[in-house]
Amino acid sequence: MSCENNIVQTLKDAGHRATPQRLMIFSAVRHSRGHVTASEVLESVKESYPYIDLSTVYRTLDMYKQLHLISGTNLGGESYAYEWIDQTGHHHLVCKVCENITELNETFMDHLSAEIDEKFGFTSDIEHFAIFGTCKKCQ
Amino acid sequence: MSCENNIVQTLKDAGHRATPQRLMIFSAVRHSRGHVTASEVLESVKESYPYIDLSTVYRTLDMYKQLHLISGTNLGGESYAYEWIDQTGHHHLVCKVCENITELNETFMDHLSAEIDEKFGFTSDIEHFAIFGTCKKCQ
DNA sequence: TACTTTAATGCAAATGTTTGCAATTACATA
DNA sequence: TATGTAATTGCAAACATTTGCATTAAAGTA
Repeated sequence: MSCENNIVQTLKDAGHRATPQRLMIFSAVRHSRGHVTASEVLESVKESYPYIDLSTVYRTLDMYKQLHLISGTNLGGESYAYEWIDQTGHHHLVCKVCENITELNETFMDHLSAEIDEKFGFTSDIEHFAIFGTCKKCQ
Repeated sequence: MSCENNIVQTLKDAGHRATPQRLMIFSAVRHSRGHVTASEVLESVKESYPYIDLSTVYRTLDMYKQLHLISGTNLGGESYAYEWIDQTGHHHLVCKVCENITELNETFMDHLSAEIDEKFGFTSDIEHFAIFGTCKKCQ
C-alpha cells in the first residue's frame, strides 16, 4: 500500500536503512487507532515476525519520533504511548478524574508558539501535548 | 525551619501522615537548586537516613505531585526530574541542539488555559511544561 | 551479481520504575 | 499515657526501558 513506499523513501532520505522490522513497526503504529504502547507494537509485529525484539521496537519508535513521523506522549503516569502523526497535529486534554481524553486542534498552540518565538527567538516544536486537568463533567 | 512545619500541616490537611521519610524527601527536593531525579533524592536522604528505600521515594514524590507541591517533568528523554513548585509556576524551553534550558513565566500559558476553559469547560492544570525546540543560537 | 562497508538487529545484562505484602509506625481515641 | 486501627514502610519481585556487543544484513560500488 502507498504508505509503505513513503516510509521507505523517508527513511532513505534521512540516511537510514529500510529494514523489514522498521516497516512492520511503522505499519503497526500507522494502522492502529489512536495510541499504542511499545509492547502493544511488539505483540502486533510478532504476529507476522516472531523474532522481533523489544529493544528494536524502542529504538525504532525513538527514531520515528526524531523524524516526527510519530509522537510519544505520557498519557497519565503509567503508560507512555506512541501515535502516528497525521497531517494535522493535535494535542490532548486528559481528565484526571474520569481519565477521558479530548482532542485539541493544533491551532490552539499557535498563539503560544508565536509568542515564544517573538520573545525568545526560540522555535518550538510542539507536536503533541498532553494537558492534564478536570473536564466539564467532573468539575 | 519554617517550611518543615508547613509540610506537616499540608500533609495532615490532605489526610496523609507526616512520616520522617516524607519530611526528609520533601526537604531534599525543597532545598536543591532546580531539578532532581528520584535517585538523587534517594542519595540525598540516605546521608541522614540510610534505610530509606527507592520505592518510598517514588511513592512520596508521586504523592507530592498530586498535591501540587512538586512538579515532574520529562526533560529530554532520559531523565524524569522533580522540582519544588514555588509560588510562581513556570515552564521550560528545552533546546534539542545545545540542551540549554530557558525558564518561561507562567503567564505565557494563561491565554491557552483560558481558551481551553472557554471552549471545552476543561480546567487545565498546567503547572510545569517542557517545550522542546531550537533556541536562537542554534537555529 | 559478488564484494565491502557500516548500520541495524537480537540477545543478555544493566538500569529505572512499579507493585504486593508482611511488619512497622503515626496518630485518633479513650 | 496506653491502645487499636489503618496508613506507610522496606523488602523482594515484577515490569518497563536502555545499553553494550557480537552477528547479520542493507545497499552502494565494481
